[in-house]
Order: sequence, then structure tokens, then C-alpha cells
Amino acid sequence: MIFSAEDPPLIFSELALHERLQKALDQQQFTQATPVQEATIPEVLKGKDLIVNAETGSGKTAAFLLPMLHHMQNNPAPRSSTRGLILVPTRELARQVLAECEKLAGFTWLKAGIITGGDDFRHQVNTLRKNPEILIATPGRLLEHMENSNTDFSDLEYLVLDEADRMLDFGFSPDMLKIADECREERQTLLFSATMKPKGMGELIRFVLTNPETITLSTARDKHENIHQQIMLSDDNPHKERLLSWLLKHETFDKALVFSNTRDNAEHLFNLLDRQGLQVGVLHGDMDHKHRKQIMNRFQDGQINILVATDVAARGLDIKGVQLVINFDMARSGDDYVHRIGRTGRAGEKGLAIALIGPNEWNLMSSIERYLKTRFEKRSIKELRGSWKGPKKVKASGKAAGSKKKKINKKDADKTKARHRVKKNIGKRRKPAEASGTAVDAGFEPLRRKKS
DNA sequence: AAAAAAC
Repeated sequence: MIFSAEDPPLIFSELALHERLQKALDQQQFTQATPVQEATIPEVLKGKDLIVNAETGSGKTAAFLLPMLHHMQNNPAPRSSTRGLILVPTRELARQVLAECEKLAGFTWLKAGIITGGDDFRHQVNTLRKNPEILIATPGRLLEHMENSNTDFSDLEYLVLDEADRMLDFGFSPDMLKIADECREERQTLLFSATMKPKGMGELIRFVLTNPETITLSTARDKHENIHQQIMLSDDNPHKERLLSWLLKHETFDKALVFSNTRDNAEHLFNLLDRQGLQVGVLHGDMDHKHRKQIMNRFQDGQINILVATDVAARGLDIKGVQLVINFDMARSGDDYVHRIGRTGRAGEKGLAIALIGPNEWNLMSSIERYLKTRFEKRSIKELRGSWKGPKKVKASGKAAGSKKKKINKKDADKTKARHRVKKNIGKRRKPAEASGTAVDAGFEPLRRKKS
């Protein structure tokens, strides 16, 4: 099923949600449902298993919270154990989902609890004893509680995987399978992401879901119309650092998010910008939980306006005022890139995303361009212009290619590349189907040669 | 090759 955002918007009251939920929506002045909410809420209420694809910042969280809360509010089950379990990939995202849940459920008696690493274990045992209807959790700590028999999912009605492709990838899938195995079989399972590719994970999905319906909202990764995307070619990291400082000092933004591919480099960039007197913080998985919380709070309420982070901050986080995203290192895949830049341009706002591209990131960048079916705008800063102008033009078939004057018509060049790519892909499709799984998952991988 | 998620 494919929905278009061009249909007239639906007013929340038409969904006939429970009056106490409607009251919370009114209070927060949410009058119109977003397209993903409009498409998903009725289907969840019908009891279907769903795979939902919708772009970053389109309102997916409320799309699963509202129908869950509505159903629970209309069907009280005071003696039931956990009724809804929501799994997310990071602690920060868990806190955010909890906050949204508490807001929407504010006029009901429904309760939500949070179970993540880093927080006090015994305190969480107490939370679980109170038996809230909804649990929001990261997999690792939840499994510990499960092993200690602190949980009971034998009555579970809803299992939700937020950032579902991430939750089912290699890093998380063993934990996910263990958790899903303990959940009541007659439950309803909902998968949400901006970059979900059901074909790439057939077996996992069959294990977790029953007769799922797929809902795909248009423009998941095709358009990103409200995010202006640019690249800057850079010689090396020192050059990138000069570009970074320049951008942070000359661009106008309320908040900026800078992505680095490693924790070490995130720390390094933080120190660099901090020494320059910028209001900056850093976030990565090697920091203790208290510090992580503190930095997030400070970024949220504007005490710092620049956050340097690893991919811990790439998915799901909804921080008001992030108008600039800088990829100091290019994202490792097209999907990672989509999630990173999706921290800006949320809920119809405008945003700017700039990737600094070093000589060894050229191939990565162009494979992401092909994956997104887009061409990034090249930008350079006069005062900081580097010497590297991109890769040397490679000749097509041994004919003269040395002359720099000879410019290839851009459209022709694109066509040539497209043909080349199609041929490669045809070759791949003829291979046995088992190869397709990993190839599709990685985002840009289909365009790369396999390592035999 | 590397981020995240457990203690």
C-alpha cells in the first residue's frame, strides 16, 4: 500500500480516538494527523501486523503510540502483565519515546516505564513491579531483567520495533530474537523506520511478524525536499577542521549537529571547537550515562548549541532547532546518511546538511548519491579553498582522458554510469537469492563489487 | 572498519 502526502490532511478528531487522548492532542495543539499517522493508525486499530516506512521527522512515534493507548484505554485490563513493549536502539531515543508517551497519555491512567542500560538496576526492578502497561527499552538491559524473571510478556498485546531495520541488523538481531521469543504469540507486531527494506531481512521478519502489511509513505529517501544537501571537497582532516570551524562561525543556526565516525575523533573535534570558545558538547557511547544525559539536556535547552556526536545520535532524536547537520566524516552507508541528515528538516522545517568529503571518501559519496538518486551540490569557501578538486577523471576505454579542458556533458556521464550500474545489478540478480540479504541492507552496497 | 547495546 502506498500513500501520498498530497491527499487533504486528516483532522485528528476524525480518527475518533479516546477523548482523553484527544484532550492531550488538543492541549499540545496537534490538530492535523501527519500522513504516516493517517495511514497507520486505522490499520493498527484493526489489529494488523505492520511494516511502516516513512521519512525522518514525519511523526512515526505518535503513529504507533496513539492507537496503542487508544486500545488500552478502551479495553482496561488491570490484572494484565505488560501490554505493550517498545524497543529502540539507543538510551536517548528511549527517553524521548517515554516523554512523548507520557505527554499523549497524560489524561489517562495508563503508565509507561523505561528500561535502559546505565540506569539503576534495582530501581528498574521496582518499576517493573509496578507493572506499567507500556515498557520502553533498549535490548541489552531488558534481557538482563528477563533472565532474572523480572518481566512477564505472556499477556503482551503490542511489540513495537522503532528504527526496526537497526533493531534487526547483525548487531541487535540475536537479542531481538530472544526477546521476541518470550513475547506472547498472539501479539500484534509493528515495525517502524525511515529506511526499512523488508526484502533484505525476509527470515527475521517472518519470525517476528505474522502476515504483515507494508505501508510505505512516499518520499522516504527519494526527496528530502526540506533538507538542503551540500558537499565540500577537502584535502585532509586539518583542512576539514578549518572548514568545520568556519562553517560553525559563519552559518546561521539555532543548533548544529556534527557527526564523526569514531568516538576518538568526536572527542578530538569537541576539544578543538571547545578551545575555540564555541558552546559545544560531545556525545558517544563511551561516555558514562549521567554525562550523556546531562549533555543531551544541555543541547535540548540550548545551553550548548553545537553537539559533536557519533552515530549514537544518528537515529530518531527529535531536537528542536537543529538547522545544520555537518558530516565531518561521511556516513558509512546511504541509510546512515539518511538518518543523520534527518535530525534536521523535521516536521516541515527547513534544514541544511553539509558533508566534508576527503579524497578517500569520494567513492562513498558518489555511491550514496546514486543510492539516493540525487546529486549533492558542491560548495567551496573562497578563503579556505583546498587543493584537491576531486578524483582524476578516469577514461572510459583507453582513449585520451588526460586533458582537463575536455568536459564531459554531465547528463551523458550520468547515463553512462546508469547503464553500467544496471548491467552490474542484472548480473547480481541472477545469482541465488541468498546473496541479496546483506547487499540490500547496507544501503549503498548493491553498487559495490562483492568481496567474493 | 566501525557505532551501539550489559555488567
